[in-house]
Order: sequence, then C-alpha cells, then structure tokens
Amino acid sequence: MPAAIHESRPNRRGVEVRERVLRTAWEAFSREGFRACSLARIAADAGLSQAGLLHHFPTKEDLLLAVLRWRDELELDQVGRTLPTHTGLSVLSRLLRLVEINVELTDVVRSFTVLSAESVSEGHPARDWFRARYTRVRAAVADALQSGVDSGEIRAGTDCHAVATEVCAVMDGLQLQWLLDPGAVDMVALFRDYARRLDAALRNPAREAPDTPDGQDTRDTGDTPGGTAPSAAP
Amino acid sequence: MPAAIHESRPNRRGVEVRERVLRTAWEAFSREGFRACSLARIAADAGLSQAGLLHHFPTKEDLLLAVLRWRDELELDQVGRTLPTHTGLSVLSRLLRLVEINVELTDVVRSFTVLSAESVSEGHPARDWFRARYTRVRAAVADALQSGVDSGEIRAGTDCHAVATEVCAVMDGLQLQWLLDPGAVDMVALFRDYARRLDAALRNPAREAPDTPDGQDTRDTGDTPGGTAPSAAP
DNA sequence: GTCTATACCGCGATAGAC
DNA sequence: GTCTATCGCGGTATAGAC
Repeated sequence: MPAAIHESRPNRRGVEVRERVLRTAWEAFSREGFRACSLARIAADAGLSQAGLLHHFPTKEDLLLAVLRWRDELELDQVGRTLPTHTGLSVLSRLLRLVEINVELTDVVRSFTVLSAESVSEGHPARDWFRARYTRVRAAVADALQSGVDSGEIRAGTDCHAVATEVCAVMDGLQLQWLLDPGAVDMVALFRDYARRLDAALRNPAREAPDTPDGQDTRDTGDTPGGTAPSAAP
Repeated sequence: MPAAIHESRPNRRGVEVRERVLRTAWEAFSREGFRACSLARIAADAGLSQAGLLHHFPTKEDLLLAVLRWRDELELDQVGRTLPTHTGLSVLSRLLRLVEINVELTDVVRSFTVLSAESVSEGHPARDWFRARYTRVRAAVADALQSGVDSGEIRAGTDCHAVATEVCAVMDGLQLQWLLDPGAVDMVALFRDYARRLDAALRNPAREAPDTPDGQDTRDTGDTPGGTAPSAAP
C-alpha cells in the first residue's frame, strides 16, 4: 500500500512560519522595493535560512505574489465590510478617515507607493495585481458615488467613475509628496480641503443637509489600515 | 617645468559621449528603476564598454546624480521660460497643456514615476533631489496662483501653496493609474475636468471673464516635455 | 579616453543530509 | 520542514595595456 499522498496540508506550525515570512517580506519590499530586496535578508529577519524560506515559496516571484494575495485577504476582511456601508458623498468622509489612519502608518503607505510605481515597468510580476486593484477600487468608489446620484444627493450627470479615479489620484499623489517631505506636506489637511471642495462641487444644489466631509463623521469606520487606496469587497 | 594640470577640460568629443551616456542612462533608469538597472547594459546601449562609462562617471550613484542634474538643466531651459509667463488661473491651462504633452511621452512619465517612488526609501541617492524638486515646483505654482490672488482674479484667502500641492498630487496620481492601465484612464480628460472644477472653485465670483482651462488657450506654451510635474526657473 | 581582463561580492536557486 | 553547502550568474568596481 503506497503512502498517502503528501498534500501540502499545512499544520499549525507551518501556517505560523508562513505568515511570519509574509509579514517580514511585506516590510522588506516596502522599504527597498521588490527587486532591490534580497531573499537572504528576508529569511534572516523572519528567523530562518534562505533555503528554508524557499521551501515555502519556491521563487522570489512566488513570494511577492503570495504577499500581495495575503494583503488582499487582510484588506478584504477589514475594508470590505466598512466601505460598502458608505454611499453617496459620505464615501469622502470614509476616505478622509483612511488618510488619517495612513498618516500613522508610514511603512504601509511606503509599501504601496514603492511597489505600485515599480510595477509599471513592462513585465513586472506585480503589474497585473496593481492594475486589477485599481480597477476594483475605482469601481467601488464609483459605485458609492453612483448611489448618491441615484438618491439625488449628487448632481445628475456626474461622471462617477471619473471622479473616483481623480480621488484615488489625489490620495496617491499626496502620499508621494508626504513620504518625500513629511514636514512640508500635511496630508490630512490637504485631503480634507480637497474633499470639501469636491463635496461642494458634486452636491446637488436642489437639496439640503450638507454633511460635509470634515472628519466629524461619527459612523463606525473601523481602524482599517490601507495603502494607496482602500480595497473593497467585490 | 611641470606638465600643465590636467583639468577635466572636456573637449567636443568628450561632451558628446557624456551626453549620449546621460540620455541612455535616463532611459534605462526610467524603464527599470535605478537599482534594478545595470551599468553594463547602459554602457552597451550607449556604445561603449562598462569600464569606459565608469571613466566618465566613477560610480553608479554619480551617474544617477549627473542624470538628474542634466534633467534639471533641460527643464530649466524649456519650462523655466514659459511657466512664469502664466500667472493666476492661467497656470492651470499651462499644466493641462503639460499633461497633453506628457501623454505622448510615456517613457518620460514612467521615469519620474518609477524614480520618484523609488527615492522615498531611506538613504536613496535621489531622495534629496526629488524633495528639492517638489519644493521648487510647488513654490512656482503657488507663486503663479498668488499673483492671481493679488490681482483679484482668485478669491482672497486662498491657500495657494496647499492648492499647488494638490495639483501636483493629481498629476502624479493620474500618471500612475494611466501607466498601469492606459486604456482605462484618460489622463488628459481627467485632468481637464479637475482643472475646470478647481478653476470654478478658486475664481473670485466678484469678477467676470471666465477663461476656463479647456485647452483652447492659444498662448505660446512651447512643446515642453516634463515629468511628474513641471519644473520652474527659480 | 577607451579597451580587455578580472577581482570580488551578493544574488536566486538547487542538492542532499538530517 | 529546515538546515549547510554550493553552484552559476550578474552586479559594481578596479588594474593595467594600448
């Protein structure tokens, strides 16, 4: 009788190590970028040898993709539940809250900034992932705005997808300048100003109740770390 | 009598080679980033050996800094003359024109996106350069806006520096999404929409002559390539 | 000023013992 | 599942001939 097929059935210990490696790799990629960072260093920081690491993730590229998938799951758990609860212009308040959280998470923001920019190179292993991510985030924000249009809160004829793209761009662009020169760029204040102006421009004038995104929103937004932009549940 | 000191007095030929190397290196850095790119490849593309390259630029880092200084001079020549001629809200038209130019210069845009993001790492050789660049660009745009405030075209009390930072952020953020997914992001249209809305928000209502930034501006703006954001003469 | 040759190192990945 | 040892490659930088 042949031995039972040795499925990669992870026991408790294996999952622990795997997760520790993923977290360490994520931090390393964030500091130095994917290409510049070495497996040996990640392995050492995670407390195992390089060969040991490669037992779990056969190649460096596999490790990167695993890290990105792992981040996906984290964000899906965290943001996926809270973002859809905000519809219409309140999504701007939610995003402002995200910026407020991000300003305390320099490493996470740097991760997304470094990795996403690196991934625009032709043939970069993370390119598809980032493209899909932006597609998803833009759609989520656009959906939230569209429901505002449907309810009459937002002006009819608003191009919600265009606005969503612009909002993501502001977040990303501010992050870059903030990372380069934190003392000169007040990311939270700048995004708040932008969001207020956008709110005023989009709001349907034939309505009242100006719940401007001034950070005084008291809904439960959750303490959701997020990179460049929030991920949303599909 | 001792031989004359052999100053690095570049003759015609030397300058030619140097410039060819700089241009090649700029393109290589733009595609792959600074760290990922190899001197051997740059040397080959520039038509000389690696050792020959290192004769002109002793280390890779020297080469990077030389490339950045070279870009500075180029932009100073090109943008430095045209941007200061636009004051007040017309600076938005000028920036829209820049986006229109950039959309045809994928490689240049990618250069700035990749390099600037890479430079946010601690101790990156280009970090100081990018920080200084953004400081300069923000100040230039803010100055243009401020003169609009002074002339009464723009609302009194406008925080010109904050707006300048935001405008740069929009340009950078749109570039990232556009590079990742050119088919899904119409960078020019998106920036035009943003600029129009910003124009409307900033314009002093106690005035007339709404010269909106719709790209119909007929002033001579010059064909000025520029990266992430325009550089301006001090 | 440019070359060939090479030193030297660190990288990703593999082999095989335990 | 983790280790040590090692391979093979490609990187930056240097030495020295021409």
